[in-house]
Amino acid sequence: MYLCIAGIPMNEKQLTTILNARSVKPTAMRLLVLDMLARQETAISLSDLEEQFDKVDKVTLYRTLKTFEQHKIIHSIDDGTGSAKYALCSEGCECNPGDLHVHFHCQLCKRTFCLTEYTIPAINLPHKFILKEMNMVLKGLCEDCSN
Amino acid sequence: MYLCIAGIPMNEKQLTTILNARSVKPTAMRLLVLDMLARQETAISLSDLEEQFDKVDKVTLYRTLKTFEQHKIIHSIDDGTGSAKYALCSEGCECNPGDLHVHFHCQLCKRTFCLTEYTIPAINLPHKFILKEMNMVLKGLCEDCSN
DNA sequence: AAAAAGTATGCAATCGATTTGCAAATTTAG
DNA sequence: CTAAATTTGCAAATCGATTGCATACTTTTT
Repeated sequence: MYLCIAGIPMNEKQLTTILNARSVKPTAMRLLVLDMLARQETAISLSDLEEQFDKVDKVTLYRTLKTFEQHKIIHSIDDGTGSAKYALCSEGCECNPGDLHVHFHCQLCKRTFCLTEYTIPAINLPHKFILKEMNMVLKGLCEDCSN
Repeated sequence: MYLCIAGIPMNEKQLTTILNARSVKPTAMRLLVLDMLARQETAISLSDLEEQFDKVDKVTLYRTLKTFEQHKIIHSIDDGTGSAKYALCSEGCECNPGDLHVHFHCQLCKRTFCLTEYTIPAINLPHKFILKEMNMVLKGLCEDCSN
């Protein structure tokens, strides 16, 4: 319930629609990558993604993710582990500060969750500090690991 | 006012006291590094620190920072730039979630500020999620760069 | 339909931050 | 003072992110 749009496999038509809506040409490679992203329950890294394919070039995956990110198909999450994680944006997301949500990284199973329902609380910055972006990551144990 | 204890040069006695209080042996190298850290107005990276010395071994600095961090003399900040920043902890800091504050990274001058007065707002996590640590970084323009 | 132009992909290689191994130097303990 | 433990310095490995360039694929134009 509190996750990003994730773990929801889509058919080719749906995938193509998403790419078209964001003006990204639906190549075979991109459809494959988008399909894989849609199947994820949690945000994944480039290396995680690579492992889920039999044989793909990591740089191609890297560039595909970059393209997706630039076109707001996915957002990247810096969970502090040293490797960026990626997750699908919700429809119409513009990745503005208001669209941002909290992320949770489980220190045991190493998964990173998008807590979509949890928006980042506003902070009144000191005078003359101008806010453009923000990142809030909580760490600890997830529901599956807290027993 | 809202910064970490920073930009406050200390004498050797004070520096030694800090190290002793945290059970870190006050070697010459460590006193030099701690002294340099106390002079900083903002959090700095390993490379920043290296540049401020005429000639030091980066790995030694790295290990010194690690030791300081383990003993809670400094805290590390992941501001999302790819290089960790470090800043002195306040006296008695235990780096618990309650001690944590917000950090601000200026996208123009690249400095990272400890907003000590700004504690991270509490988030009620979903059931069974256990919070251990958190990180909140705001990005934008600092007071000197917002004109 | 063929040529030209633009875009995407694959592979090699680089880059920067971090981390480890090991020997030499320094400090502490007996 | 000597032995043991700790710290320091230098070389090298690791790892994620990124670039260069040649090849393959698409789209456009003639």
